[in-house]
Amino acid sequence: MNPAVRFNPPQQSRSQATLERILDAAERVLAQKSFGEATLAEIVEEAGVTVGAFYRRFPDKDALLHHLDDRFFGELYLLADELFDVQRWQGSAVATILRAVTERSAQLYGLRRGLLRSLFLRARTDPRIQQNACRLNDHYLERIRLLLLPRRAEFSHPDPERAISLGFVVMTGALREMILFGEVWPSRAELVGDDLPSELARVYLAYLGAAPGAA
Amino acid sequence: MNPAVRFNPPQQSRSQATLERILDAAERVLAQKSFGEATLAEIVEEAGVTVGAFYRRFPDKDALLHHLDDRFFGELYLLADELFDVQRWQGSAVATILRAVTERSAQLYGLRRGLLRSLFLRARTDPRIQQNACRLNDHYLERIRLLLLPRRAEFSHPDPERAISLGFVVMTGALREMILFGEVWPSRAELVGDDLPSELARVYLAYLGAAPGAA
DNA sequence: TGTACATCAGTGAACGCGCGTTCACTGATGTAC
DNA sequence: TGTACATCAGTGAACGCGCGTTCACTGATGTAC
Repeated sequence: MNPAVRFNPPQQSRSQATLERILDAAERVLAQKSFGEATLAEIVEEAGVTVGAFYRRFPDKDALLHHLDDRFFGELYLLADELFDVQRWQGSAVATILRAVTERSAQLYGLRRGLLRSLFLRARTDPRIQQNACRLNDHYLERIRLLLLPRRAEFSHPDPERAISLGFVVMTGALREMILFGEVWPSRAELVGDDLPSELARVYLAYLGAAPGAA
Repeated sequence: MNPAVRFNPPQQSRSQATLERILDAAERVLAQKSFGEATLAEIVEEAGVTVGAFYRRFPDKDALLHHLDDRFFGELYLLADELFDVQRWQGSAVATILRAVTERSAQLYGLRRGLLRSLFLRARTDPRIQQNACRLNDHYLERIRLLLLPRRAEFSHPDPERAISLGFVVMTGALREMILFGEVWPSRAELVGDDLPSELARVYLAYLGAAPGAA
């Protein structure tokens, strides 16, 4: 079955517009609370429509999150292609690459915090979201391996391939910990600081055992 | 108000026993699902008692998790004192210390996976659990700073204090990512491997810019 | 270019299910004499 | 060491609230002639 069942808006000006209003409203609500906490009534009110309008587009509540999931993950695949493009980084130092990766990731996590939180929390329960996430992570791991493995000579870690993968997981975990779920860390502001990306790049680089690059 | 309101079991042999059966049953159920997903009926059946017995001990469902929270966090404070004891590590290399820290943490995360997951997920919503977690993290950060800061001369990171703190957060994030919520990572087994703790110690050490120590 | 008709979009009150919580009751354990 | 009484432990059917979902209806948009 497809993302959101039923998706041919003929009287576009109306139905397409309300659909987008619902999606935007949902993302706005998810900035404040998780998908489980958010009620349909709430989302629908934020969108300025009624429940009936919602059920004309989606078979049930879950389908809404799945729709946001598909849409967002689509963007993330594109980001991967852009970020790990072998051509783009021809001749660049590993430090430069990783700096760009952490920078962009941190930015993304900050901008889409609510949605990411909700998707992450639901991934434990919802097999479909989990599978999507798993595939996406696989894609990222493959791409970053493809990009960094040819430079393995620069790394002093005994198992460069594993270090590349594990380092990526560590970086991702740190971003989640600090940006998505940072409420549990005291004096978070100082911890994160304004140079979190460069520190995370430093972690990654140091773990690989590569030259730190310019400050 | 206190952890679980009402807590004087006079006919101990009975009430104390059922209390423990409820707590154990809860932890067992939480190994499979989150606290929100788990129903009271389920927990109570697993414990072999009825709802009424539950409400004789606890004012509401949340109080159960708070009770588990307090009990568990008590253990974690003790662990911190043991793990970061300045006396214990007198004359030890930083590599040795961090190795012990990651080893013990990974072990703990594995053993209490269900409870940790549930507490972590609830911390976003429940102010009390969040505050407990925040204080605990603060305690850990203080203790590890106390232990490592005197050895700052061994670190090449320009800001050793921040590196100690951030490194700890990164390590914790990695553990959550891989042990608590690892379902989203493909071929998790290979990623984690049987030497995750030593790899995490390597990450931490490398970030601090300290000598890697013996393999 | 109106008019009749079919189809889609959206409304909102009502339904119903799941699950936390209550409460009148029975049974067990301890205490007084 | 029984007996009477008070208190605590535990039962489980019934309640009720929140929230996702339905459905009979109105209104809007497009199509045929």
